[in-house]
Amino acid sequence: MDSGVKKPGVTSSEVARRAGVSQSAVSRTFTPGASISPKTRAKVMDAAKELGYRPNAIARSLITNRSRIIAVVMAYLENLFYPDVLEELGRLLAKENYRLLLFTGQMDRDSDPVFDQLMQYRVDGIILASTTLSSHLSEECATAGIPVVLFNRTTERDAVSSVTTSNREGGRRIAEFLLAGGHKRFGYISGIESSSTNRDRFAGYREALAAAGHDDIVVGVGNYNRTEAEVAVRQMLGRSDRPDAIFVANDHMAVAVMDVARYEFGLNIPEDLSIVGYDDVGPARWTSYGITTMSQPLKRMVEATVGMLMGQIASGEIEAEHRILNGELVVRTSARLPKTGIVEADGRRIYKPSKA
Amino acid sequence: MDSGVKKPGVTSSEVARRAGVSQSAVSRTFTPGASISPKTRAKVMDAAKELGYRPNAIARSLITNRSRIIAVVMAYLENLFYPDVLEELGRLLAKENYRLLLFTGQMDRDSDPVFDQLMQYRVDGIILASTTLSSHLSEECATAGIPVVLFNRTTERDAVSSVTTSNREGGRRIAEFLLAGGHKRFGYISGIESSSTNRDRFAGYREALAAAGHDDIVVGVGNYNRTEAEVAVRQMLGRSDRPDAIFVANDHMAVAVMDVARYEFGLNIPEDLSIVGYDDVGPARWTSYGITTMSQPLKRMVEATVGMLMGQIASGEIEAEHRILNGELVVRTSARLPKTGIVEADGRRIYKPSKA
DNA sequence: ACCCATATTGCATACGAATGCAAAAATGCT
DNA sequence: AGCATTTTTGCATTCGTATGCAATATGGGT
Repeated sequence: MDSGVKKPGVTSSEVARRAGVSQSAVSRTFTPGASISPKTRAKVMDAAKELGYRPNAIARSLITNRSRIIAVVMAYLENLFYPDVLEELGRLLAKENYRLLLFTGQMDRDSDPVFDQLMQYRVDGIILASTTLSSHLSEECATAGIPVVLFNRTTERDAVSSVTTSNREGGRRIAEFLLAGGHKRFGYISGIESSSTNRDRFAGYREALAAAGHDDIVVGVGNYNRTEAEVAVRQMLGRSDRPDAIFVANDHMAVAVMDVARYEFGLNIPEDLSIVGYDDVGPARWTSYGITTMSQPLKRMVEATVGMLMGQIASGEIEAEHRILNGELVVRTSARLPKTGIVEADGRRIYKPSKA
Repeated sequence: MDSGVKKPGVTSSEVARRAGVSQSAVSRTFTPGASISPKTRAKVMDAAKELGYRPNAIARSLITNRSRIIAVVMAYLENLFYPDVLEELGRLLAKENYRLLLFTGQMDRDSDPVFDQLMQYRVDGIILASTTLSSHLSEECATAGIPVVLFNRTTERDAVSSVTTSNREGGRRIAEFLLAGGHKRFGYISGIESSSTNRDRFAGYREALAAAGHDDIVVGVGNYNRTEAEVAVRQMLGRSDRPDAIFVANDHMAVAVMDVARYEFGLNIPEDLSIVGYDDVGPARWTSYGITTMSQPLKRMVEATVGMLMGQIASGEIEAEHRILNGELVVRTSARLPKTGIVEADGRRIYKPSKA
């Protein structure tokens, strides 16, 4: 109604006075599992409702040394995969009665400010989904005793937990799929080259191609960025010996790649050029693109991430764990089909070659 | 290095002891503008660095009654517009030295849990970008004395601040554009019907069309949701008197609409059907879609939102303010062009009819 | 060197809730 | 009813920092 009022801030003592009990009783009423009789609890509840009391989470945190806040660090949200992750994280964390403090933006080498924030707010845990500052920041947090889980990436020194999918397998699977599709010349549009996901996906791709005698992959650097991917693929398709199959390190870039191929080079997909992506993100399913792509089981990944974090928080033990989930190669229309190996599974078509 | 360590938690007293000063001195060292000599400040800083001290924001909040946390409530992130907003919000809030606590997910009528959280954490302000629970929640917060700014929506009772674009103007402009393009029959795919943005956009559209003698707009309900938009447009295009121009309440749905029109009905865009969207979100710029759309000046909107919030927090006065910014009709390839009125502006084509 | 104005410093307390401990009340058992 | 046991309750203290106030140190002017 009227404005200008400063925060009233009803305190537990006020409620206590009103209910004719001690402040302790009020505290216990709002502390699950505390020793309190139903009778006083009811009295307190009434008083609390009348005054509009809510326990002050800040004060509670101070004494319990638990903020019930989880920091989520995400470099950029341009790639729809991350907003999806974020939403799912929000849902699961809320279910566990945790809040989500979000940090976005590039903070590169200079991760200190972020780290400062994290420390200052005494967050109970950190979910790191930023390629750029993973290694540095994660170590700092780990030594500070804050549980950290890397999402969709790992570091060399595996002292810090992570949740990923089998990227190497994925890269390999894609190579096999393209080989089975009869492609002759192979390209790769990379993500950020130093990122673990990029390295692993490419490694698998290259291995499997090499095993089939293809050592000359045409590589362009996209840095997980639309514009750079466009530049890279433009150059790649301008070559005289242009590839007839390109694995793009994620769907976000694959979309851009398809647009360039079609509208700048007039290529038909998949007749002239096959594209395979990674993530199975929203736009990959849109009819205009229909990207054949390695799916990442987002829900299970998030579930694992939150689960691991909760475990570490509860136990106080920070034991590094690496959970690797499996994706599937979802077959759509952006790549030529192999003669065999495509199976139907709950409404989707999956490439699953029968290992002979 | 070694795990299992509980949070060490260096306190200001420890730093004080080490530096040979009082705890107050430490506090003042970390409080900008406090009275402290350069000499002691230096001593404190040294000690702090050695011990790895960071002020405990929780404890600070308790006494200052300022959490330096802003809550952002966003219903869903599926529409890329919102992740973009979120990223920009993160940037600006960080610049103001505020943290961003994110709440996502549908919470409909039952907004109480969210409200509880907000109150419990004593957030300094709230940015509401969720259509569904705007009106209810915003009132509660306003009466609780917490500054609230509605982002991209308003409520009837205008006691709470908001930042929007001139949606009605936008709808009108779109109608004028389509009329000038020589279209004969008009359709509309709505967002959530009760939302202020939807109402205003449609109102403007309808007004301008009515003024030109078109009273029979074909309407389908999309609820800002891809799937529902698909169903709606499928039905709309199946009619014998199908429209040759459709205004879709946002780009997120417009993309789905275009896919249905092209791939299910075999229509050519814009020859057979013109589509106009709203927001000018990422995919609208992708070549496959090239959506002609009313842009929303995202950066300026976010800037205004943060600015207003900061103002209210600083002054303690919660005076409702309604900032309405202007967008532009960005012309691309999804709609037939009028003969006149299209101008070039920093790399984009804009529809700007010269008022005769 | 002395005095006064100003800049620093430390002391003590406050913020709001949680919790160990001991006192008080409620319960069970014979 | 009487005693032992368990459950509830209140008291007092604690978390880590900020801040009003009084005490002290610093500096400038003569």
